[in-house]
Amino acid sequence: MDRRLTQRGTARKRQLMTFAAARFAEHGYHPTSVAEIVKGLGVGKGVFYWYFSSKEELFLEILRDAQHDLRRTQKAAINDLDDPILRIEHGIRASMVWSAEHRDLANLFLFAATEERFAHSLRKGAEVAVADAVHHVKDAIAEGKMPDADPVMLAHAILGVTRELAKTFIHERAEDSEAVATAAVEFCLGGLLGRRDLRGD
Amino acid sequence: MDRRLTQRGTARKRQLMTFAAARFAEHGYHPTSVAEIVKGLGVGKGVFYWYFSSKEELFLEILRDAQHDLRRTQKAAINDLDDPILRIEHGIRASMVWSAEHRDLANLFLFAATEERFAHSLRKGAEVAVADAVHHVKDAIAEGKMPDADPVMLAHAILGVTRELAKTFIHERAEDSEAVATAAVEFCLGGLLGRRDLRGD
Amino acid sequence: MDRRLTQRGTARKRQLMTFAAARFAEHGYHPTSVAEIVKGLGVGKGVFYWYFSSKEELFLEILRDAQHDLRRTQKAAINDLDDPILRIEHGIRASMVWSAEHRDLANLFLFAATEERFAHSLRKGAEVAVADAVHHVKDAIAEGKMPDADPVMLAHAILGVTRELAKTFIHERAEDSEAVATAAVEFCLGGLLGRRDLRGD
Amino acid sequence: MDRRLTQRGTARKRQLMTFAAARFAEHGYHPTSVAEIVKGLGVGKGVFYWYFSSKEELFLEILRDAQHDLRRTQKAAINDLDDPILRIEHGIRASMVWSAEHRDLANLFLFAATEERFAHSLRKGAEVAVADAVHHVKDAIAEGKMPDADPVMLAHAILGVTRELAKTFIHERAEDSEAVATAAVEFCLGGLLGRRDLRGD
DNA sequence: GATGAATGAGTCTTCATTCAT
DNA sequence: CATGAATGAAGACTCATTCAT
Repeated sequence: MDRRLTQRGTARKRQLMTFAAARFAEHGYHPTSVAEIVKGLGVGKGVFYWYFSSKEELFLEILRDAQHDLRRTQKAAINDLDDPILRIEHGIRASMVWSAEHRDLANLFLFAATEERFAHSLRKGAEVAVADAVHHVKDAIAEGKMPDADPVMLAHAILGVTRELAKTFIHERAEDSEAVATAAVEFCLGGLLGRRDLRGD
Repeated sequence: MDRRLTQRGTARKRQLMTFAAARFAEHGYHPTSVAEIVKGLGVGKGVFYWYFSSKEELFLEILRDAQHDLRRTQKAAINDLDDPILRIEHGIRASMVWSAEHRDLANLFLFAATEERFAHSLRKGAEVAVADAVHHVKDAIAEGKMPDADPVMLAHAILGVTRELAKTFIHERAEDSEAVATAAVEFCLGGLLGRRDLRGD
Repeated sequence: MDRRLTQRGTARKRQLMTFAAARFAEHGYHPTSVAEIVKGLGVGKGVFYWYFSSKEELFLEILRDAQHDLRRTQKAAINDLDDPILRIEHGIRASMVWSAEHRDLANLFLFAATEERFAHSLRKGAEVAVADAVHHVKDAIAEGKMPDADPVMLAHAILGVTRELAKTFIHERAEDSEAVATAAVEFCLGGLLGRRDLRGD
Repeated sequence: MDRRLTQRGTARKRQLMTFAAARFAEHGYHPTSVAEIVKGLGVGKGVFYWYFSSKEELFLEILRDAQHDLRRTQKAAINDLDDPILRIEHGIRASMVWSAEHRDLANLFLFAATEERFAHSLRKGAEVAVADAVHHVKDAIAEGKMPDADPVMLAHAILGVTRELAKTFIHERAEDSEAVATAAVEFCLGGLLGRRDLRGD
């Protein structure tokens, strides 16, 4: 299924992926039939199988694409920042903004985690993102800007905060993503830098 | 489908729910057929429809049960603690331990979030748990033990950290749940209490 | 797909096999759809898959059954005959009669030979029948009733004559199977016993 | 679909027929798709439908061609032989050699017999070949070289022996076609000339 | 209470064929 | 002549659900 596509073909394929992603996010992967997808686009069923060898493959491709895109966004946001803590902050903010702009895809990540055949692909992508965060954390620790702790655990904690806040406040309640991002950053930096005893002073 | 069940009936029903939950968690809700469930238990299809009006109902019932159980566990862990921060800490630890002991159910929560008909039920349960955490946070703020911030946001941040660490380190990597819980508590308290500038000294 | 069947179940299964065999013989294996089969029997599609795991499996089962039946018939015909030549003659006659009574099945043998996945099963069955004939031929040669020649080749020659005459004169032209059998026997015995030069006298 | 073809066109068409015949013989007519054929030749689908109006037509054309070729070969082998028995012998040998060189096509004959729409064309071709053999047999009988018997029946018996031995020993077991042909001739002449009682002498 | 045969709408997928480019 | 995207009817198979026994 590695077809060399014409310009029109590429557009068609993207169209299918976008539409399908929206449906999958809305009704779920299984409840969305291939028939529904092609009908929604007003094309014949054959079109689908011209571009994808199966429904599963389509989903996997959407997943891969989304992960690449998210990562690209994060990279661009961090780019040339020297301070590891600043890199973490900008990474969180970038994730949040991306999540706000792609609620469909964020939702698919959720589902992908629930079936092994998709979880595999998901984990591979997540590992890259985590490795990135781990890198920043290690730098910060090395530079004495952060108390010593398991960087992998910290990286996942950041991920957890970011995802949960994005899901609840951005996707479900449509709050301002900047504000949510700021809250996430605040919380995470607190978690990373260690607690300050309020009463102890 | 509100049958008065004999003792044997109740056991049967629980057996069905446990087995189904395991399958749902392992292969996913949709890929698991009713036939597979009853065959796995060595009973006829009639049994299934004697206790549940549909597959969907079964899932919903598992979900409700799991949420009740988790909540009961958390309540018991917090019980008679006076310090709100201590209550939060024990709540996190209790969640982690529960999650370690019920990875199946934790997995189902994930899936339930991806289809609206289940997400509804899920949210209702989550709201209760969040309301609880919000309550503790508010207390802590009121008692001057925590800087002022949006308690709902903080509660969700805690939830995010707990879930992500449980999923990654307990379910996927089978690490010691006590240690993971401690890391989660550390991170969350840091996030709640506010950042301490290491270099600012 | 190894179900223990009730009496009714066994009848159903046989009904499906008989009907399918007729359709396969009439229109061919591929052009006959499962839908056509179940519709012809006035049952739902599920019934088919309750008894057979696939269309291919059904065909294979029909094939196996037919081969067993043919073989049983041949065995019964030969039974307690001492003379190997007589055994061959009766074997040919039995095949011919069976073929006349089961033109459907005879036709399926033809098709089965054209696709590897079926040909395998077919060859296994044919080998048994051939082995039988080879045995008789060897006996005849040993007893000096037949000139020495490759018994396997002779056995196949007999098979070829029998099949071709059955197909052409019994199936296509509906001639009397006794008469055709006699012609086959005459030809084969001639072939086996060696030529008699008419002019050589 | 009666196009006047350029030289290149004729070559293309032959290429399609040869390749398709090989695939049909290997995997069967139905399991072989038009897409597979054109892809195997590295051409577009348009090419196929430029030369053939349908897949069925292609098969029919392959069939007709094969029958003509076989017949031409037989004719050439018999050519100017006076003795009808010799003509039969050479006919058998020619069939065997042709069969060895065209196992693909021989296989297609088998399949063609299993579906009515192809069987028709097949029978027409077979009738010609049989008529030929019948002619020789009648001659032999008339010349007193062969005992009187139904010539049509005898012709088919010869056909059966030839096909079966070719299929089993040449196609499946790749034995020497000359040797197999000799065995076929021996058996058939025996069958034609009548049995010689070994013990009776 | 329990069984398992039966239903049939619905799923994914294939493929012969057409046609704009 | 040739390409390859597009069509859509049709196919094999699944599965939640029902019901006679």
